[in-house]
Order: sequence, then C-alpha cells, then structure tokens
Amino acid sequence: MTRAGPHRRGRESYHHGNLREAMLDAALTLIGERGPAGFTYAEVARAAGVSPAAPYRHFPDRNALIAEVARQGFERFAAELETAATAGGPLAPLAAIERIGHAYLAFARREPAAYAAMFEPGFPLEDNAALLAASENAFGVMRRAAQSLSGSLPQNIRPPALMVALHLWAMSHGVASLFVGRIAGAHRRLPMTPEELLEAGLLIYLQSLGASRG
Amino acid sequence: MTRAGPHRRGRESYHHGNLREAMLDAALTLIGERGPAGFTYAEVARAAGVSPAAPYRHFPDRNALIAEVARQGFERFAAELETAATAGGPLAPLAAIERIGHAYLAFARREPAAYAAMFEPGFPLEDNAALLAASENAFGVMRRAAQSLSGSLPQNIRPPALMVALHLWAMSHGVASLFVGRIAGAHRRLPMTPEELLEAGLLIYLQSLGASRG
DNA sequence: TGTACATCAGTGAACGCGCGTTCACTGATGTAC
DNA sequence: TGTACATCAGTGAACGCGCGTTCACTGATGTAC
Repeated sequence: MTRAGPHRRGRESYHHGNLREAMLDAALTLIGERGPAGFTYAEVARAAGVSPAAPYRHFPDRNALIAEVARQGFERFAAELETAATAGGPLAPLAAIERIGHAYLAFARREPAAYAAMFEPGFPLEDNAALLAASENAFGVMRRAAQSLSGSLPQNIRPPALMVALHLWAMSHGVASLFVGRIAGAHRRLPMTPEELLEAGLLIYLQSLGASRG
Repeated sequence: MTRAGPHRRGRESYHHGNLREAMLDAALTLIGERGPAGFTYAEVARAAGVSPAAPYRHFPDRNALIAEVARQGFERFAAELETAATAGGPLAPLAAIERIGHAYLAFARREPAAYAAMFEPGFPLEDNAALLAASENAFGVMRRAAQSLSGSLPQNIRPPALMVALHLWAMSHGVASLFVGRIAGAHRRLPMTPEELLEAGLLIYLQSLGASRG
C-alpha cells in the first residue's frame, strides 16, 4: 500500500517526474478560466498535485511561469502562421497574407489562454530574451509575407514591407482582441464572423496596394 | 489641534467628502503603475487616506470600482472621438476618419490606465448596462463616420458602413494595443510613430474604398 | 551485476503578512419644525 | 434662528484565511567503479 501524503493523490512516486510540464498545463487551464492575473502560485502547485514549495524547483516565481507559457505560445503561434503561409506550395502573396490572417484568428480562438499570456500578461515581458526571440519569429512570418507581396508589385508602387507587416499584425490583433478573446473587450453582436471581418479588411487594404488574386 | 487618526493624515473632517472621486483617482493611478490586476481594494483605501472599510460605502467591491473607471473612461473617450470627428466644421469623411484614428491613439497615450480598464479589465464586463452604453457611444462615433463615408461614395461601390466602422476600430485598437499601451504587447522599435502607422493604414484602406481627400 | 554515493525533485511544517469583510460605533451634515 | 433628530460616511478593531517563501528533510534516480 502506497503511503500517500496530501499532495500525492493519484501519484505513485515521490517525484512527480513531469512537474514542469504539469505546471505549464495548469497555468494554461487557470489562465483560460480566470485570466493571467486570476490565480496564485500556490494554486498552480495544488492543480499539479504537489506541495506549495515544489514549484520553486522549476520557476523562480509566478511571473516566470507565465512568461514561459507566453514563450511557448509564441513558438506554436509562429509555427502555425508559418504553416499557413507556406503549406501547399507557393502561394500568391495576397493569398498567403489572407491565410496568415486566418491562422492568426484560429490561434486566438483555439488557444485563448496562451494568447492572453502573450499579449496581456499583466506584467512587463521586457528583458526576457527567449520570449522576445519567439515573438520575433512570429512576426517574421508576417514580415516575409509582406516582403513577398511588396516584391511582386511594380517598383514604383512598392510599399515598405515592414509597414505592411505592421498593418497586417495590427488589424489581425485588433480583430482578435476585440472580437475573439476570452474576455473580448467588445461585447458586440457582429453581423459576420471575426474571420470574415478580418478577411474583408485585409482584402480592401491589399487591393489598394495593387495586389490581386492569382 | 486636530485629533488625527491613522487614516486621516491631511484631512480635517471626519468625513472625507469626496471619497468616491478620490477612489477613482487612486484606482487610475494604481492601474497606471501596475495594471488593472496589480493592486488590492485595501490599497485603494490607503491611497485615498481612509480606513479599509470605507470603500464599501461607495462600491460593493474592487471590480465595481474598476468597472466605473472603465465606464468613465468610455465617456471621455466617446467625447474626444466626437470632438475630433466634428470640431472645426464639416469634414470630408476621409478626413473625419483619420482624425478619429488620431484621437483614438491620443486617448490611449494620454490615459493608458483608463484604456487598460476599458479593454483589459481582467474580469468580464458583461451585464453592466451603463458601461456597455458608454462603450456603445464611443463606437457610435466610428459608425457615423463610416456611414458618412459610405454615403459619399457611388451607390454601386458602397461598402457596408458597419463593417467599415469595425475595420476602423480593429485597426486603431490593434495599433494602440500593440504599440502604445502601458505594457504594449510588442516591444519593438517602430520605424515610425504609431500615429503615422495608423494614418498610413487607414489611408491605404480608405483609398481602396474610393475615398479621396477633399 | 552490484554497491556506494552524489544529486536533486518534492515534502511538510512553519512564519509573518496583508487581504477581504463584518461590526458596533462615532461624528458630521442636513433638514423638519 | 434654534433645536432635535435622522441620516449616513467613515472608524478601528477584529476575524479567519490563504499566500509567498524558507528550511531541514526525505526518498528516488542515476552513475562511477
């Protein structure tokens, strides 16, 4: 018979074995339920089934845990944007950008907790090099798509690719943040889905730049 | 000589006289320093110079206080958007929309604490009729500007005004949230100001709809 | 293959602290007459 | 104008609670030989 302490329900070994990952999972669940600010470090320990001192073996504090949630979120985010932009062979720049927009919203919809940690962590994310690098990777997908678009246009009307990428990011983030999030800032009945709204917005914007389908 | 209790520094009367407003001020300051989730109800009392029980005379809890901060924020926000859209006589629809965009960013820049309470309160703002009404007023300014634009275009290319208003909102919020906020999600050196970025984005978008200056 | 030992992940008890909330109260304000 | 009284904003003490953090410890794992 296993002698089980109060924190060991359902665990057979003295060591958890996977506590770091379990904490990240628990954090995602808790963020999904109550937002990045809605729980304590002790709750994470409880959710992972360990004593309140155990988490300190893996993250110095709660913010470091959330930052890692955000970093991993950016990794998945970048990968999904990249897949959308390139999967199925070469795409016309306009089509690639539209697919990135869809992937952007799909991520915000499927992983609202990660999205919240990434964009509304509740504390400054500066000076976290790994996190900044991951976020840079995600933006890189948008930047390359914008460069590709810019390069496909006549030289005399080529818009600055970085600016186009920032517009893409801003519009995608605006739609996601206002109309998709866990606590979407706007409690509004849309006459269309966020996906339709973003697609229409990007299409209008890109048409003006001279992009065309095909 | 005034007998001053521990909570009465600098106050002469037993009654505060303005506690409700003092609490709203304190909340704005604290949100500005640490975000909507970064302080306790007791801290608000301390900052206002009253005992920890006093706040309950004015707001049932911390969330109600923040919701009121957000509501008043939306009131000022709506007023400033309206002023931008209409001050100085009738404007061409395109010019009105650009001015709204500037006013949007100006608000986010000047009142980051209110903006955070409005768009990242940290708890659901639903079922607060007064707050929803105030937010509706702010959006109304954008909706009317979009209707005005739509009405100025030839009938065969009139875009749905509501959609245009939502695009305006999404792009403005995206730029503000990513590049202006207290804890802007993106720690990125922009090659331009957020104002320039938004103005360029709106111009590209509106040109596509057929809007022209003058 | 076995054994000694280093490593280190997790325990559980302990601590001081500040929070949220309640309560009977106090004292200032305003108003009816 | 004065006075009695109702109202109500703010007090301060009290409470139980859970948090964050530390500490010496324990037991599992892995590795050198």
